[in-house]
Amino acid sequence: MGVTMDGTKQQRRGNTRQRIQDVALELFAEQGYEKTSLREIAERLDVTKAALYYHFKTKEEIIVSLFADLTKPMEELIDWGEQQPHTLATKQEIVRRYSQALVDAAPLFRFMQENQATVRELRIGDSFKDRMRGLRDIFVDPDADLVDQVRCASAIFTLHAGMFLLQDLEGDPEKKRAAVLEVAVDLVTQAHKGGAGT
Amino acid sequence: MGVTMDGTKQQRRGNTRQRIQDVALELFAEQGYEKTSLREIAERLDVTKAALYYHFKTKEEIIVSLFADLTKPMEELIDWGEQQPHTLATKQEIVRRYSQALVDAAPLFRFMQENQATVRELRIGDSFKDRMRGLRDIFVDPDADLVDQVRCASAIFTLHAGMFLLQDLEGDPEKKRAAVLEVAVDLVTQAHKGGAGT
Amino acid sequence: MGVTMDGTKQQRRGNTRQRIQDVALELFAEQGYEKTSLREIAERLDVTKAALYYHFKTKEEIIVSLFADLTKPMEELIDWGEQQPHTLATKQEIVRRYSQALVDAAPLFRFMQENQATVRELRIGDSFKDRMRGLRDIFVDPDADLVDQVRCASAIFTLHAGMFLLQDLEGDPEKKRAAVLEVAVDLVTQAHKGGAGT
Amino acid sequence: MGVTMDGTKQQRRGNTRQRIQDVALELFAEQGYEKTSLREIAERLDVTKAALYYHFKTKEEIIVSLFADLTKPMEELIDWGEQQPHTLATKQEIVRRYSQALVDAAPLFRFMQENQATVRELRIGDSFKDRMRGLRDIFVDPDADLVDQVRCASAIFTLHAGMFLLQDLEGDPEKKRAAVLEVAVDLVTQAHKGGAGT
DNA sequence: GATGAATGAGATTTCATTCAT
DNA sequence: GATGAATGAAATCTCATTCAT
Repeated sequence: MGVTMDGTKQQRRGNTRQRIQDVALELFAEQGYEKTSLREIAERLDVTKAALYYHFKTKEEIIVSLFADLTKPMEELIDWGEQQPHTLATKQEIVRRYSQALVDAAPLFRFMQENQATVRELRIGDSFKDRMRGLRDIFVDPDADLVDQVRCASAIFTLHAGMFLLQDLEGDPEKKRAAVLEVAVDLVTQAHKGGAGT
Repeated sequence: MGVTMDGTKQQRRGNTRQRIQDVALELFAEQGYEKTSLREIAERLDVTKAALYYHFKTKEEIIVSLFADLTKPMEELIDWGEQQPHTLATKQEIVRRYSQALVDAAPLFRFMQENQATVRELRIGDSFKDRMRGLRDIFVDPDADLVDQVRCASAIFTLHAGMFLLQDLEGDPEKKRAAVLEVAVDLVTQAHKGGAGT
Repeated sequence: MGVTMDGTKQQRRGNTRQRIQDVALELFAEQGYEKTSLREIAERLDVTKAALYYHFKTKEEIIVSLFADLTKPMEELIDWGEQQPHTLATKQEIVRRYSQALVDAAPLFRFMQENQATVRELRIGDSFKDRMRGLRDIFVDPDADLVDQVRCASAIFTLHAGMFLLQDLEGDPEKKRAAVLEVAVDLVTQAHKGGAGT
Repeated sequence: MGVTMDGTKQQRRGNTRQRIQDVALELFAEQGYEKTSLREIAERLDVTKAALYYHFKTKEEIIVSLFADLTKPMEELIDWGEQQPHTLATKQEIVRRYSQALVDAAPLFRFMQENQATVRELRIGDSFKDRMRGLRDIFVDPDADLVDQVRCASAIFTLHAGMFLLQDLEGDPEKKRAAVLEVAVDLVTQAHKGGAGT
């Protein structure tokens, strides 16, 4: 369609790229990457498939671009964290900020969480692993007790999982987020108290 | 002609059915369900695609059968748990046994963890949700502090995530499993001590 | 369609592969390889595109298989020639036999002649080059006069070109072939007489 | 705005048109016409596809224009030849001059030689055939012996083929060209001596 | 218990072309 | 003289599935 007859869809000019990203992420998160066809994305946007290829060279490039755009704040946070001393205070601060960054990029992370097999095959898999390794190196002290190492790893994981861990649970989302954050901070703090957990 | 009529003794002879399941699970876990084609499975087994259709009516039936077969122990555990009083001791026992059941069915859970988007679309999604809900209802006391609720949920989650959470970490797998178990038991125990967590 | 209603097209069973090759070669020769789509081939055979892919893994495999099948006699001739002494008599004999082999595989060679750019990109390009090099090494004596070397190369070339060189010329095809053969034999013979040609 | 109205001075300024032709011919010769996309041409020139359409109405027009520009000397040669008496001397002279014209337009002819299937479908096919017919009518005497007719045709063909016939052969290109020319002149001369070749 | 042959639907991708700016 | 955005058509290829044997 898209015939200029009524002027209803002319105001989107120059933002097609953005709109593709938005719709794509929505569908990828909902149905998975493989199950989402470019036809579907194009139809929702009322453009042709070829239009998608004008903006992105391949299907993979769409998800890669989403990843790059949405994880920039985290990348910056990790870069920052690497330059700070790895004290408990730093870690707590990172947990807090990371929690917020996760919320901001929630749909992307929901997608990644739920499509790990796919992510692994795509190029973003490696970028993500690098990022996670950076985070782990800040949090996990390799000389610490193994249980405490797990605590720290679990803290990060709880944050990641938190978003959708609580979907079934009733209650105010903001409160749930706060609860998740508290558990994560707790885990990090306990780990720092020195393995007294056992 | 050895056609199964009652379902009790598939393994009897002509173990092709079993071999299909094995290879399928391996590939599904590795590459994802959508990315794994029946052609690939057939080729690995050195049979034709049509042979798969002799044993399973559809592709989905393969994964459904795997799920049914491999989660039976958990189903039984949850059934058992539902009939026990929901005391701390019961929960700790379930955590321990569940941890073992997870290890036994690790590849399936790795698959499910990494292909949630796919799982959701398939029939096993619902069966799994039912199972998880059963588990949650045993663990999570809806009247407890929200933070403690998160602790309990996080305990189960830590178990599930544990398997691959620690893949990067060096160390004896048995010890790592023990560490994961300890963190999970800890979380459940803390939750029971009454929200004073920190 | 192919619906079994009348029984008119059931007698082709087991020869689909051959029929694909036949139609493909016809169309490749007529329109070129790139311009011939699998849709076109399938439609002519009244099967689906997917049926082609049952018999050949890729479009390229169709042409590769044609090449392999149709040039086998030549390959054998060259193998034979390599084991003979490279005398004038041998060369004349090869020219004669090669001429016949070319006639037998005429459509393929017409295709190759007219689609060299394509052939170069495909795997058959190299096989063909190897074959031609074998032939040249039999015919062309590297120590001979350059003009005589060209004569020998031109002999082979005249054979190859002969088929369609004379399409415009009127006259009995058999006679034309004989004339081409004579010119080729002539060139080879002159070359052997020792460059006195001019 | 410098738009060509008469066609005489394309090279004047804003030489994009020329550059398009150059790159296009290079790619057409290398990969074939069908395999060469306008995107590829545009990318090499660092302009957009749309820019090509400013200079040429269609893809075909690019090759048509190349043909027209590069074969003009031959056209003139043939026109000249038609007005001369068809003596041996004339023919030898034409062979010599034609040989030079071929060298000047080598890439185009390499392209045409190697993409005959494509050329046949395009408009240039007919123009070329007309030109070749003109040449043949000068060279081939329809009343002569068939073998001599083939000799004359083969002479022209040897010239055409010569360019790439000798690519594999080592040696000074200039010498190779001379050798090709000698064989061609030879063939024409023999034909005129009256079938004595046999 | 399995194969050989085929299908229908649909996927990703590419291309020549257009047109307003 | 050229670009940015888009399109319609088509291409190659893959997949789950069917069915007669």
